[in-house]
Amino acid sequence: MDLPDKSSPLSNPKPESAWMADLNDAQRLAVTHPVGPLLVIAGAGTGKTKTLASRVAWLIQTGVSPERILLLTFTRRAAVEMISRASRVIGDQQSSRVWGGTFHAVASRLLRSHGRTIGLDPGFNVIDSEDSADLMDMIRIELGFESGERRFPKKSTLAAIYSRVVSSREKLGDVLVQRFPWCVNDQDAIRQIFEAFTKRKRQQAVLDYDDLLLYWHAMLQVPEIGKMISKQFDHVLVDEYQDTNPIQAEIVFGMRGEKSNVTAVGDDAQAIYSFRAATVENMLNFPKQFEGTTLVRLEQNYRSVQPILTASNRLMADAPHQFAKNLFSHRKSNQAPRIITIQDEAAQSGEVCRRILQKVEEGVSLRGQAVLFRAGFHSDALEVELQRRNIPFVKYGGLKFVEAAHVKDMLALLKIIHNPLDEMSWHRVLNLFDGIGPAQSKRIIEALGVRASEEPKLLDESDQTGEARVLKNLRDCSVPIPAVAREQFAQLAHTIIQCVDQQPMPMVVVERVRIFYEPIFRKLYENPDLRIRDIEQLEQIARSYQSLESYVTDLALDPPQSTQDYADVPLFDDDQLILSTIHSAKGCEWEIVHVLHVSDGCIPNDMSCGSEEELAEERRLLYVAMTRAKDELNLYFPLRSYAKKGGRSDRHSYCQLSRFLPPTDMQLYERIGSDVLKPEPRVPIESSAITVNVDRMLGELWK
DNA sequence: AATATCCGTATTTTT
DNA sequence: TACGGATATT
Repeated sequence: MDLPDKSSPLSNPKPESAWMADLNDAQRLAVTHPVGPLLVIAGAGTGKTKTLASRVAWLIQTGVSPERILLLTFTRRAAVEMISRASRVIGDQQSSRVWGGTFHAVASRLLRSHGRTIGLDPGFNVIDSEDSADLMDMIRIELGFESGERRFPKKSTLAAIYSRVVSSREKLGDVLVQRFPWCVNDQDAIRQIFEAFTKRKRQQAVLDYDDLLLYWHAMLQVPEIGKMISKQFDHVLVDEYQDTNPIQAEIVFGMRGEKSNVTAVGDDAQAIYSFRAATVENMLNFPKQFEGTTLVRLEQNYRSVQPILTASNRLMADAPHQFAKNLFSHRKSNQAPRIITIQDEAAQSGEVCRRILQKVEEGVSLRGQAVLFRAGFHSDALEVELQRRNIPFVKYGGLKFVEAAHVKDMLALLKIIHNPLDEMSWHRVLNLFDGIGPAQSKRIIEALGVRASEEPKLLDESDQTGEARVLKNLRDCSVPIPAVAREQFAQLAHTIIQCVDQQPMPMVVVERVRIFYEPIFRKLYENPDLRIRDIEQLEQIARSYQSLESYVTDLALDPPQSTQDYADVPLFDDDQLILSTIHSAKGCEWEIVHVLHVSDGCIPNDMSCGSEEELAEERRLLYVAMTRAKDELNLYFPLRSYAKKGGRSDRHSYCQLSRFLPPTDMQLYERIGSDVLKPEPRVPIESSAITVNVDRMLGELWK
């Protein structure tokens, strides 16, 4: 599929190895760029992964040692893929020594080894956004900012503001004015909460996602430390640069080293993470920020057939385009992308299944097809239909494995063993016991000494007191526990102490924790037998880890993307259809792509029509979805959609085709199905057999 | 005074 | 489904 471009003369360095003949001129320029900053504008499907992987291989072949290469990617999957691809190119395993991973994963690695230099306990726990918001809320209550009559921002809002401030590097005041105008009056309170919040996290040795970047950034700001860390690397490569936020850009800048050997790769047309404060400005400013930047454009698309590309280009033509691109493909096809109109969501599910099975008949595997959608729940109806028809599938994005309550319980238990100062984990765990609610748990946490020290913990070697204090209190059972929970609590204390003292392998720790947790779990949840599988999976995952620290960190930073990522039983049928949110589909490609709910309200999403900026991003989202397709693209448009799930019975609304597909563009598509709305079939009430039966049953009751 | 329980409601995207 | 809010129960 990746045809070498033979059309242009060799103006580049000559291929030094056979594998380099596989690259086109632009790709080769990027791969063999010798020294200094490099910005690669890589349109969709132009071989971005191949180029980055080849560059890693080329660097290693020209003598750069792998462990001095830092490869920052958007997901762990992307890092793994690029590194293994580089290995294949050079034919040995050297590249596995490359430092690859997400910004957050690399941050945690660097902070574990250098964090002490800025007073951070290297044994910190990483907490997820939910725990972070809960902690924020607790502090809000402690400080007495009640959400009672004086309407105060909710915890999720507070967390969002904090995250925005950290990631965008803007002042609190500016963020409030621009993004949260209804909270402007509470600025002073918010500042107090943030200060306490930061301090508390430091005391407990916990870092949230934003802190990982914040502390990495902070280390780089200290000249000696920054120098020491950046000197560790000769080359920094960053993937998906359009989706980095200002703090990440500053981190990259701080890591650049003496020669500014920074390679950034991205596509401004695929920027879809502005809700996380990502900004294309990073890409636009790159040449200004890094003096002497070489710019390379990859414009030949190897993925999609021309009709799909034409439609996608058309979609973006109306959007303000900062980096001009002209994507073209040599792959011909007579099939235009389809817009398939159906009556409602049920019809959509049926139609998607029918078309998928038809393609399977023609020899396309299920794995070669994907169904994409804007929001996780958009596939609910389809999932039911797939199950009914016995079509196996995996779903990416949406609700994740680690977000399930019982998995979070297990993780909280494990995190206490790793870091007994983690207050939020204690809260979660203590609330599991009978007779212990928020108030009791707060008292117990205080009695345990989880947060006795008032001054921030500035560590040096001798400072083990916090952790030792808690463990001692656990050993002595010197904590007042309500009688109903006493026995169970003793059991918990025993499990924790045993694991801390003996430091067994993660697998053993998880097993012991499960043995403790299982009876609680069985009492707490409705269908334990179904949920127990998730807990078995946790044990399974632990098998491949050497330390509890890396296990809990990885689960926080790279949670399994789908429930089946770590499936222990090899699936009987390993050919599975892919369901994915558009966000999670980034960087992927399939022979055939089905996009659900291409209607106004879904794409663009109703919640994102507030500003031109947001709308532009929704447009790019559709662009990303469409450009995932290699051979065939089907866009589904249900005429009728139910207003609210679980809302009053059959309330529904009539949809319009997405505004991004205007009538003027329709010649680029094949339209299937009628736009005419059929009247809903009505069951005449009088003649309904059910009604008659109900009346008779009721009649029986009165007798 | 604290915990347990029930009900209505509102659900984007993710490290 | 999961949360907040209100009420019932210990």
